Amino acid sequence: MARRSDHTREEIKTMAVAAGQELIRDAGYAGFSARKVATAIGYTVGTLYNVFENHDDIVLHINAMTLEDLLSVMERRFGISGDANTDLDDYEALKALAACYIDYARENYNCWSALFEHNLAPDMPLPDWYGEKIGALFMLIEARLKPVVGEDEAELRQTARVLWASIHGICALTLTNKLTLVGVETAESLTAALIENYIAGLKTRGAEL
Amino acid sequence: MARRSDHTREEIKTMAVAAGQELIRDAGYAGFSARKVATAIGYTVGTLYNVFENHDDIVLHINAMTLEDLLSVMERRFGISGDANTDLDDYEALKALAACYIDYARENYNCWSALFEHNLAPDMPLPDWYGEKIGALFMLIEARLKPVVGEDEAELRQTARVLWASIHGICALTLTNKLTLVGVETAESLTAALIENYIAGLKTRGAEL
DNA sequence: GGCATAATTAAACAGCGTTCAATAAAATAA
DNA sequence: TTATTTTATTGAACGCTGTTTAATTATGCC
Repeated sequence: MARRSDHTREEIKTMAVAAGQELIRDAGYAGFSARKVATAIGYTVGTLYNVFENHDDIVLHINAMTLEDLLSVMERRFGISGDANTDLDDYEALKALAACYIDYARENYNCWSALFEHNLAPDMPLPDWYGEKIGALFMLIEARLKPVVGEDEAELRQTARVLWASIHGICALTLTNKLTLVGVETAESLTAALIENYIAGLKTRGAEL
Repeated sequence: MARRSDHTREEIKTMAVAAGQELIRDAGYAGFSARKVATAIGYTVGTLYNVFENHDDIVLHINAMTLEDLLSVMERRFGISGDANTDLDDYEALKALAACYIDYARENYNCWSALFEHNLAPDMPLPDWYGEKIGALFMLIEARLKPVVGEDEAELRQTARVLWASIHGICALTLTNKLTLVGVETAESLTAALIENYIAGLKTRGAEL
């Protein structure tokens, strides 16, 4: 058996999350189990329950890692020093942002899908450290929206959330075949239409005030 | 035991779906199991597998029933003879439509949530009869969008899908606490903002062409 | 009545999340 | 160094899951 000091609690956590993410990547959220994770890292399931609270806790940490990965991919392209900062107008930048998300969801379908297939009981709020990972993603959008919306904090917040949730909705329903698309419709073309009209509306209504 | 001719196959199917929906309503998708359904209708799990293909098949039929219920609720308010047809302008009608969906999701959280917690394997397409239930929902939106978009079939299709998916995205992320909302932000206020800007954009851009 | 057909069941299988007593190893005290 | 306390790890158990299958039971037909 694994000896007591082979790994610290933190090391086991890290190993488990990495193995769990690989498992989900290969077999989907449905193919994931604590026992498989334990076997993959050379421990038994009891050790996992010594280190994690329960099944939800494990999945939450795996999903958080996926969120971090998504964030790092998007930051590379759209962060402060990203290469999409200079030459794109507002529309194109936001469309590229949406396309980047859709791309990630497609390329990492199982991990991305686990983000939403797993839900805590309705009365159990998401832990704060998890919410912060989500918040970090919104900052990217808000930065991109500032030229359009202006500096108003509350409006920026709201606009980013509306836009992002909408993009996600299109992505989610498209990839799970729940939009009954036909012909040339794709997640990208739909988000492009969303952004064009939504931003046009923002500018028009902003000008009216 | 239940005798052979107590119920036809079709009756058992109906009973199972009803019992399954009740189960999901009370205990959530995670609390659902074929054995519990079988017990609830006075049969054993083997009989269920005689009548349904597998677990996915059962859930799909339960979810289809939820879609039908959602459709009937929305048709009562927004269908051809619904009472929201006369006195509302385009914006208000669409906002009410979104609010109706959000309401349904909140009031029937477990059933609504099961619609998206359950996913077939990525290579298994949704059966046609299921897609048709979704399509019926879109017709409602398209009818509401016609005054704004015009008669162009393709544009109507696309606009309805963009708008609906966006509303769903806002609803889904809000109800699962993944939007990190603060203060006065609600699913309703966000969808209202979406619709106002999106429709304003549609009108502006429509006028420009 | 007897026979074929099909519905229903009980039991089995491997796997699941979760718990817990027993054990082994490390840390500490003597 | 040895004895004792602490704790990491295990294996086995519990009741549950989806799914399959052989045996049983009820029906329709001749």
